[in-house]
Amino acid sequence: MPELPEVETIVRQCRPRLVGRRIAAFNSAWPRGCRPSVAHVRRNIVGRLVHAVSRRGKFIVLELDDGGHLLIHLRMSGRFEWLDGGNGRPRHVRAAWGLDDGNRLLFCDARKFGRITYTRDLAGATADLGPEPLERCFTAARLGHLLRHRRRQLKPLLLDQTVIAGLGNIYTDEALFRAGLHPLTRSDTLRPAQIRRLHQAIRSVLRLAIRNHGTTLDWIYPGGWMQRRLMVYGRTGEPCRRCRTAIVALRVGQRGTHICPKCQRRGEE
DNA sequence: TGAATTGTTATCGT
DNA sequence: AACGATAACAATTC
Repeated sequence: MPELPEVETIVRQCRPRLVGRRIAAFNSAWPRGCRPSVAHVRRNIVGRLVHAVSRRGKFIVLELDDGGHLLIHLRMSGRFEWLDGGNGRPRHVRAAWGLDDGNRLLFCDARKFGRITYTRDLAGATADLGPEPLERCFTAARLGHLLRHRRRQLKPLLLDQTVIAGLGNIYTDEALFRAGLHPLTRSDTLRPAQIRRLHQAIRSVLRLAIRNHGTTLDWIYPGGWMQRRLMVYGRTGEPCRRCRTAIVALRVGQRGTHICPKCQRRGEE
C-alpha cells in the first residue's frame, strides 16, 4: 500500500529523529525479513551513525557513517512506529532499532511482506530500479522513450518498478485518469501530446499526494488525507468528479483497476 | 470462510 | 533470446 508519496512522507517524518543518531541496538525475531540475516544486519549497523535518510522508489534508505546502507521496503503493510508510550502497545512488531538518545524505532508489519536489507553497495542493490519520476531528469522525452521502446499495456508498465520507480496501484490509476488514458492502451501507440499529458499527470498527482501526506484508505497507512482527492481509485460506482459517469472497476493483470469509462476511452484521444 | 490485498519473482509462451 | 503475460507467493484482515 505505501507507494512513493507515503514512503516520502515517512522518510520526511523520521529523518529529524534519525539523522545524527547512533544505532545502539538492533533486534528482530523475524529471520525472513532481514537480509542477509538478522545477525549480519546487527553486526554491521550497531555502533554506526545515521548520516542521512532518503528514498529510492519505495525503499527507505538509511545511509550510515561507514558508507553502508540499510534499505527498508514496507511492501503492503509495513510501517514505522516510535516507541513513545503514547500510541499504546504496537502490534506486529518485527524489528526494533535502539538509538543513542534512548528512543526506539519499531518496524511493524502485519503481513510480513516487508524487507530489511543491509548492503555496502547501494548502487548495486538499486540497480534494477527505473528513474525517479519526480527528478528533473524524468522528462516527457524520457517517458516517451520508456513507452515507445516497449509494447505493453500502460497499467502493468507503470506498475513495473524497473521502468519507473515508485508508482503503485493507487497512483497508477490516478495518473491514467488525469491523463485521460485507458489502462489497456498499448504503450507504443501514444501520440506525443498523450505522452506529455501522462508525464504531467504522473508528476502532478505524486506531488499533490506528497503535499497531502499520502493516502489513508484503511488500517495500513495512517495520517494522510490524499484519499479526499482521489478521482478513481476505490470509487467504484461513485460519480466521476469530472463528468458524473459511474466509476468502473476492472481487472488488469490481477490488479484491481479503476477508470471513468467516459474520460478514459481506449484507442484515440 | 474465503476473497481481497501488493510487489516481486519464477515460469510459461511467443 | 528477449520480451511480455501470467501465476505463485508472502500472511493477514474483514
